[in-house]
Amino acid sequence: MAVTLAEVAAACRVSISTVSRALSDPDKVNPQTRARIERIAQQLGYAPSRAARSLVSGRTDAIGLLVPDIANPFFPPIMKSVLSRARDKGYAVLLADSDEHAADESELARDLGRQADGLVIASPRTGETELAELAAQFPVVFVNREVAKAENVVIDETEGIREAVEHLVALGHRQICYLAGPRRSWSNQQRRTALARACTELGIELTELGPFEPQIQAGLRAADLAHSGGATAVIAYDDLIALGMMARLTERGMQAGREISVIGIDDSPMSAVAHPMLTSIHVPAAELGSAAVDLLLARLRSGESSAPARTVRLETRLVIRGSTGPAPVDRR
Amino acid sequence: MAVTLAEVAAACRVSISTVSRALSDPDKVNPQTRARIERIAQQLGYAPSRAARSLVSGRTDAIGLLVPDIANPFFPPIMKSVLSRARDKGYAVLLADSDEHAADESELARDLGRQADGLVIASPRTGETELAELAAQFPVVFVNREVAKAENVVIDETEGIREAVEHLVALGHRQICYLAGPRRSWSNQQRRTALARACTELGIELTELGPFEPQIQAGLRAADLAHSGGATAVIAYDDLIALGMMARLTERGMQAGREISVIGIDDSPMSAVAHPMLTSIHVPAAELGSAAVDLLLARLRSGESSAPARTVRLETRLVIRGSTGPAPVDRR
DNA sequence: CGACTGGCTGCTAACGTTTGCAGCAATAGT
DNA sequence: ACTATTGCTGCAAACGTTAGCAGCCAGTCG
Repeated sequence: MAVTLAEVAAACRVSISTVSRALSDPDKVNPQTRARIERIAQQLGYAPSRAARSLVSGRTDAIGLLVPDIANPFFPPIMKSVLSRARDKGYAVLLADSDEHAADESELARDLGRQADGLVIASPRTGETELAELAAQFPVVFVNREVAKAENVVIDETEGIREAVEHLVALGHRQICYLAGPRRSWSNQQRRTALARACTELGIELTELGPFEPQIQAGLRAADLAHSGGATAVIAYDDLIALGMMARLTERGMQAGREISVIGIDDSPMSAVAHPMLTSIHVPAAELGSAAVDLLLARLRSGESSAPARTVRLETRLVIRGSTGPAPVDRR
Repeated sequence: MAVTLAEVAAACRVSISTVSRALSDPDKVNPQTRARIERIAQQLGYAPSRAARSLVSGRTDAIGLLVPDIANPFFPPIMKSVLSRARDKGYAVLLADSDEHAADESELARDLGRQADGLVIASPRTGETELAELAAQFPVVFVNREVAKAENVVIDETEGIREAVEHLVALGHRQICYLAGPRRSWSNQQRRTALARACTELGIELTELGPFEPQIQAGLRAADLAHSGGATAVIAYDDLIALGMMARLTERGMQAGREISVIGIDDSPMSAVAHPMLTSIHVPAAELGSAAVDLLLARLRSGESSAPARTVRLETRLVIRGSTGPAPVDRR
């Protein structure tokens, strides 16, 4: 079906090797014949067989991308930048979605790893040792997660969270409620401790509700809990929970930024649909993705080993919109 | 690095072919030796080389998935079902995102097609002839788009749209405004004509605004246009436009379901974040994806040709929530 | 004028599988 | 007791590519 090197060679009346060289190592072949070969290959519609090439080179020119939930709006921007960066570098992308099911992730990753040169893994929930095993087996870059002795691209929330707390303090809030994410989630732990630190430093009280799944539904539940608990300001584990919370508040006749101030984390594009628009801690999603790909490809080029396991740390900042406002006097 | 058939064979003191058969065609080998081989292969951690297998079989056990925009919440549910169905059937998924850039789609698809056994393509904008060429070159199933002589999985909006119009009529609306999607979008055309038909049949007036990009931003713009145009009820090309419109209405102190009734199409999960929740025409996203995979794999099994190019048509229905309400008396 | 160099090309092995064919026991059939 | 048959195993070719090695011709230098 597909046209092979042999057919091109026959049409050009040269050997297979010459055609191969003409197309993949042009300097080694006479300019004239090279031109002829290129022309004929072109008009015969020759395309090298990936499989054959893989077999001899040992590479697949593909990377695997594993995310916990495509439907979580946090991920698509990351995926998009992974896709475009990979494509720029000549790599295809194999996708897998673990459906927030940590138990399957290891197996999914292993399957992916078998068909790709390396992996980009966003896995908030899986255990550190399990991930370390993966990293020992394949070239892996972890996104939004720091695994010891592996390459990571992580978000440093401290600055954004500090700004958020300062912002709330400036608005007169004296107590902040954290709507926690999944207990085993790495970034939940990060955010939690960053928040705790910021709060003690600024001398205000921190409470916590949850854990909540990173889904809108959970946010609805969180809203009622937070309200009945008398909170005046909440910082949610992520935008989904924050958005769900706002939706529920509105439904109950309240408004974020008045009765309760709400801050999300991720600054996903969805924050614009809410009213008022969601104050959120912006994370540079596109950079997350492209940095991960760059790190991975560098690793691949550097011959698999030696490289001293870097961690890239990306800054966050607070984006103030309408969902935060002065602390209400009556409820303080 | 990786362990090969040859190494397993050596360890078992049998020939390579026997190992190969023991693992992929178990009936043809003595149960005892088979057991031994399986055990040893297992403990050596043998995994067949995809590349070598591909080379001889001509298959890659992967399918390509091309979508116009991962960040559009319409697609993730479809992608999820494609992923899980493909995985169930033993196929990996290669992903590409055209960024709503129709011009690149053909090339992206061709690249994908070269590395996969078949393609699932969601391409609203690209020209019919271009897609037909693709379908002639690779096994392709189109999602949410009907291409002649090719396999398609499409949404039949007529029922859902008819229900939507009836719903609005029942609420006293006498005029409906359609917030059009991209002019060249296939589903926009479908929705437009289905709407026109429903409106004439039910004897109410139809106007149109747009075109709008399927993005929240466009919805904000649409809101102001629709409001100043005096519309009492709009049906948007998709949920994103509808949600953007609602956000803008709220911002301007109005509420969907009172001053203006808003209906979206897609019923994406995001409809729950809006207040009031968005009345929308539900499309069975999961079925779209799995049907596409099933169709594609059937096609692959059936030996590439002969099969009489089916089109699977999925029904839609209206899901009524809070964004639709009685027509306001003062503005009718 | 002979040897050497260097540019170009072809032969061949190798990558790891699958698979048709042949060999070879042991069993069954006559 | 001899052939047919069956059940299992091994050999070798093939898939399409890359790359090391050797060969060849022309040109250059001594």
